[in-house]
Amino acid sequence: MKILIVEDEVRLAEALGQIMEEQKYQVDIAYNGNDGAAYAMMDDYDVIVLDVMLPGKDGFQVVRELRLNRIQTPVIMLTARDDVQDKITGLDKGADDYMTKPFVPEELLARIRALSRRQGEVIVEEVCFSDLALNISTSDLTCGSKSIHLGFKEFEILKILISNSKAIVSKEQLISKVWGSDSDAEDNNVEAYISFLRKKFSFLGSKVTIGTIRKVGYRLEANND
Amino acid sequence: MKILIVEDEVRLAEALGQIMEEQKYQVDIAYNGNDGAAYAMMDDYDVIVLDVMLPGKDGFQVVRELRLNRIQTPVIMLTARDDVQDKITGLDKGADDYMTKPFVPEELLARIRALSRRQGEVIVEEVCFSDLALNISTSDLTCGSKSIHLGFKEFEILKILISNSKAIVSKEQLISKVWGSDSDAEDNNVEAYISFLRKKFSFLGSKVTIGTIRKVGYRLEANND
DNA sequence: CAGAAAGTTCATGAATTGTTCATTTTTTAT
DNA sequence: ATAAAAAATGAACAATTCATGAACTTTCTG
Repeated sequence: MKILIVEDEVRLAEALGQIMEEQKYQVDIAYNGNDGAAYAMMDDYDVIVLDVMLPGKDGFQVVRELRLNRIQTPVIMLTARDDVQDKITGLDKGADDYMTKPFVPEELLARIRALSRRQGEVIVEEVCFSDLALNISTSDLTCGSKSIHLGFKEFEILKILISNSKAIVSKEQLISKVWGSDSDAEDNNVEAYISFLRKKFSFLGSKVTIGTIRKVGYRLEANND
Repeated sequence: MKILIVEDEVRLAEALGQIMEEQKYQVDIAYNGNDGAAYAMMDDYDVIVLDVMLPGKDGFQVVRELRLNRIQTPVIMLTARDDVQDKITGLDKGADDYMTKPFVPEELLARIRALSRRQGEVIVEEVCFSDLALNISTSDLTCGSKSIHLGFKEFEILKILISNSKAIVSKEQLISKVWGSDSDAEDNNVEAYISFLRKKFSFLGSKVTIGTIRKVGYRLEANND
């Protein structure tokens, strides 16, 4: 997920950039309209966050230029003016969404998600533990350059282990969360999947292991050699 | 999302239950501390809402009991007393959040959401005596830099000895709590485990010993040399 | 419908934990 | 001091708990 921020207020631009990087988005920043347009044409972004009032070309001009060059990247316009006319102008010229400043970053993130979803693109959201990254949308588990797909049960179990990585998760908990609280799955089912996961960890060459605490449960461990 | 409400005021309990069911939460209600603890141990809840003043065990006792039994479900304590000391006590004993009555239901819902989001943060619950620390979740016993794992029976026995460290614990008590009140285990079983524990204490280099009071029972002792 | 992927079950073996018993040690009463 | 009772302990044995490969079933997908 690659995002371009075009915003001349350096503070705001960098703050937004940081917030997005925390969401594992890849971020570029341009500080004026000309650079913004140039970046947008050179690279293929998933979303562009575009201020209206900019030195050089203003936001409207930038959008117009992009659309004229058949660049259909979704654009979210930012403006300080709480002006309906602006909004209409922006949308007419090809912007996809619109936010008035000031705003809470979460709202911007939500709109970015919404826009990129509309594109049919999937946001790559990952859950990590040590050298492992579990892709929430594809269920792929990655370690370094290797990657392997996890089945649904494997995925659910690993997700639970990661999100409780400091605690010990009992087989009962896993059964009730993965198979359903009224399931009659047996402990051996969990054991089988733990075994599958271990095999995949070692295939990936990860330093993560699944520790067994007898009569209690399992826990992820990062082994530093 | 499964929630347990432990509250003796029937009106309040049922009102809360209804509000939560409107949020599509699955709700169980217990009207006293003993039932509350029992429910919490039988089922796997996402959050427990626990009144402090309860018939039977009070809220603090319930939390403590849960934590000693490796149940780490987040707990929100309710109290009528707007007393800072209560709050400190509650949080010390393993509660995760705290509300003073009266409150608006929305706030409780917000806190429930916050707590259930805050997964993975885990109370590393330890029970200590002198230079020994017994990790409740892993059953590991630590003294200084050394650590050793305890089997289930060893763990249970030591836990009881530590939490009754001022009293003398009889073999009968240990048998009924560790083996079950209707068990036919013999005194020698207890003796065997006491022996194992002593061996482990000395392996760890602890200054704690298990004192024998002939015909009465055992007691932990911290020997200062 | 065929083939693949995911999920389940079973059987076996390994590792840990639990139990028992015989023997030794310690304590207490005489 | 000695015998009897109680407790401690080592070692053999039993039971439980896990790990895992393999066979089998179900579910998906084209």
